[in-house]
Amino acid sequence: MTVATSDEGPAVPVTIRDVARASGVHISTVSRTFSAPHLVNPETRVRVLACAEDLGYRPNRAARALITGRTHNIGLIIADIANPFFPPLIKAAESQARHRDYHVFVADTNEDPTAEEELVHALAKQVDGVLLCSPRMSNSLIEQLSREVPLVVVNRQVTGLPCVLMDVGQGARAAIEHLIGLGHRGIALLGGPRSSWTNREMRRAAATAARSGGAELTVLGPNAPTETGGLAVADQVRRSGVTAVLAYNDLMAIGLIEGLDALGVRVPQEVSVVGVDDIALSRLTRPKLTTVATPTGAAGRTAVDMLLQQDIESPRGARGPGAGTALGVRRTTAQVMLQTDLVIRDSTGPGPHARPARPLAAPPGPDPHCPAGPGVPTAATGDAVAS
Amino acid sequence: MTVATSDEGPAVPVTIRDVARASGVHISTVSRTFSAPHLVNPETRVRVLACAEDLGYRPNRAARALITGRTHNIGLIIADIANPFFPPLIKAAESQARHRDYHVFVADTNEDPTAEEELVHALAKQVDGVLLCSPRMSNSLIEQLSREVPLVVVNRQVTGLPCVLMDVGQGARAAIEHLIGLGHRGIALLGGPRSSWTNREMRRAAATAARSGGAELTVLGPNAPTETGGLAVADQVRRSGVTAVLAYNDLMAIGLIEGLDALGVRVPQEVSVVGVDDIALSRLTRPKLTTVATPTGAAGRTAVDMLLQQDIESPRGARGPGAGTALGVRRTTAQVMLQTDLVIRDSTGPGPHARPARPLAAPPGPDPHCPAGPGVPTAATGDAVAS
DNA sequence: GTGATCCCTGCAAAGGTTTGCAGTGAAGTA
DNA sequence: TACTTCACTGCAAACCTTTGCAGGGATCAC
Repeated sequence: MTVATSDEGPAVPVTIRDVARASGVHISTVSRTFSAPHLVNPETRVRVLACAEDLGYRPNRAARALITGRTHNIGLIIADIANPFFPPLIKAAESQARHRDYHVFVADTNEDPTAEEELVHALAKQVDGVLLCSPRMSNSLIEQLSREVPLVVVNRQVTGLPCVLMDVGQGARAAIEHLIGLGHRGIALLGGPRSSWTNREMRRAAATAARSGGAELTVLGPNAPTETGGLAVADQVRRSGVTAVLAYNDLMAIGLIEGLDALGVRVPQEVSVVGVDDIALSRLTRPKLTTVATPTGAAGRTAVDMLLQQDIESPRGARGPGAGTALGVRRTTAQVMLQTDLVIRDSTGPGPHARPARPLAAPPGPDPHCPAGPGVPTAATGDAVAS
Repeated sequence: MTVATSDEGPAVPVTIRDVARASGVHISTVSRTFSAPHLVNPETRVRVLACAEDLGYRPNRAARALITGRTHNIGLIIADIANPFFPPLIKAAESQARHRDYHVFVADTNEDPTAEEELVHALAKQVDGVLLCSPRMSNSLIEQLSREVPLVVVNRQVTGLPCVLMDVGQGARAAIEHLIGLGHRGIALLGGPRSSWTNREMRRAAATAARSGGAELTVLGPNAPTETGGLAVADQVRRSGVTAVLAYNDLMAIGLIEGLDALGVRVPQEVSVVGVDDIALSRLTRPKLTTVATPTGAAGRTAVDMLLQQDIESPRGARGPGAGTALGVRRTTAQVMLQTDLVIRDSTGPGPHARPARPLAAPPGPDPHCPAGPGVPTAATGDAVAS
């Protein structure tokens, strides 16, 4: 009673039943051959495997998901896949997931909070958990959605939820201190999206660092976190009279440099620019970008680990007796903060208050502190941090 | 007999049955309310919808997929998500798919043919079709895999399968003619991955164009299609003595420029460089890159359309009576070729055989403005092609 | 009043897999 | 020999939804 098909067309779906018939065992034995091999006689096992191989059998994940309640998929919601900040994170997450026999479902929201919410809903039933990267929606909405599907949040702090954070506060501080050490006193911060946690953190840290370093911080923004966003504020930056700029991210910094160039303002001779992220591109533009390196790969891996760990504790869809007790208790709510690193390249240079080069600190000018050497507090590694 | 859970934990999965009970109808009516609303009384419908909304019901796609044989997902297999060429394609595909109520499952193969095959297998049962972008595996393997799941191939020609191609042959020709028009006679082609269709097409077209233009073409490669790949051949390019280079893609071109710079070779004064793709980055490097713009967004949209069209013809998993007749016949095998466009920017300049400046002839020097550019065979649009 | 038509709804099977339980036969123990 | 243990396998329910079929009223025409 097999359906007549030529070799040309799409293969007739071969099910566990076909394998069972071919190898002369019950379907449950075939099932066990795949999901609990130790329970089946080695002899039977090889025969079943041979038949399965022969027929080209592959388990139907939808059916499996239906009964186990676990899809072995995870969702990855990204603010903007075209932002080079994300691909390394995605790659790392995918690779980590693959090691655990999970697949990753990537979706892009175009920085749109509504699309984010919609995507979480849509994904909820076909994944075991969702990684929310740089979300733009409100904390309360995130909390609410987390009741629908296990969530791990990246680049956002949400109390009660597992989060992977990058210490951009520390990074911004290091950047500001670096600029102050170079003699800059008027510094601008190019803000990113209003609803970005990173944006708020940077702003706070930069303000503190500027104040304690005796510099004045001008906040410009919010801006789109893209080259265009940076390009658009170039004129504003020039008119503001600042001599140094810390941008929300590398793309914006690069766009700004481009825009300043068009206005005849040279970087770093007239204005110093620092970015954040250390995307590959930042090594390729002229001048090469000084930037705060963020450990994107590590973030992706960590996020997957946290999600899977949480998942294992409480299998979804569990309803049988006893499920109620395990349900809703063991939520991992760990928050991981990853280090950032200031990488000094060519887009920052001495400011108007730079002291002339001198071997040992003899504090001249209006800047009587800074004991030993330039006030660069952070290790300026030559490359991005690894893990 | 409801499981006791606090409001805190993950929500108890609410099924069609719960909605049925709450609204006092049979589950089939609830089902129809969602999948065939016109079949149910408006009054009933609103009541059911209200209950569903109230309980937070969302259809279980796994169960639906099990019976309909359609997951409403499509897979998107990408050679390297970190290559800026792909994100616009992904975005376009996602958006197009979303309009048709499909989700996109993105996976990255790291340019590894084995990973590609594995991913197709893994995806086969949980998507309705797969988009294979710039595959690195063999044609015969692709054909074989296409029997397992509907496939649309992008950037590769496979007879018998629907393909979306970009006319890189035309692009390479235009680039070579542009270089010859500038007075270059020794031109290098930086090859990409050996198994790349694009690579072969470019090579063939470039060779023909060079021959008929009286230039000599040196092929260097294969190389990795990345900045690193370009960086690594810089020395080879210098020693080869050519004055112009056509690179496999923009990343490689940018890496090459970087490498030449490090060797003290100036672009475009000493060597002209042309890339392919017109990634956003190519507008931001110095010098701005002359490149062959490829319509990536259009490719993504077209590919999704072709896949869905093919899908609609033959629902997968169909087994009932009559399925055999419809199965395996109506495979769309259309092949779409999309236009490319040469975009002239600052990385190409006059070669050693350039004619001296003349009022109405070829403009020499880095002077970019010329109304009706002679010597420039292709329309030099200022921006990427739209659609 | 009878029959036909139509709209709406319920019934039940089906889809592919997992898994608790029970059954089988062989080996080991007393 | 009788009993226990053990390894393996079969049985059947369950997961959640869709869908062909049939039933139940109501409406309408004759």
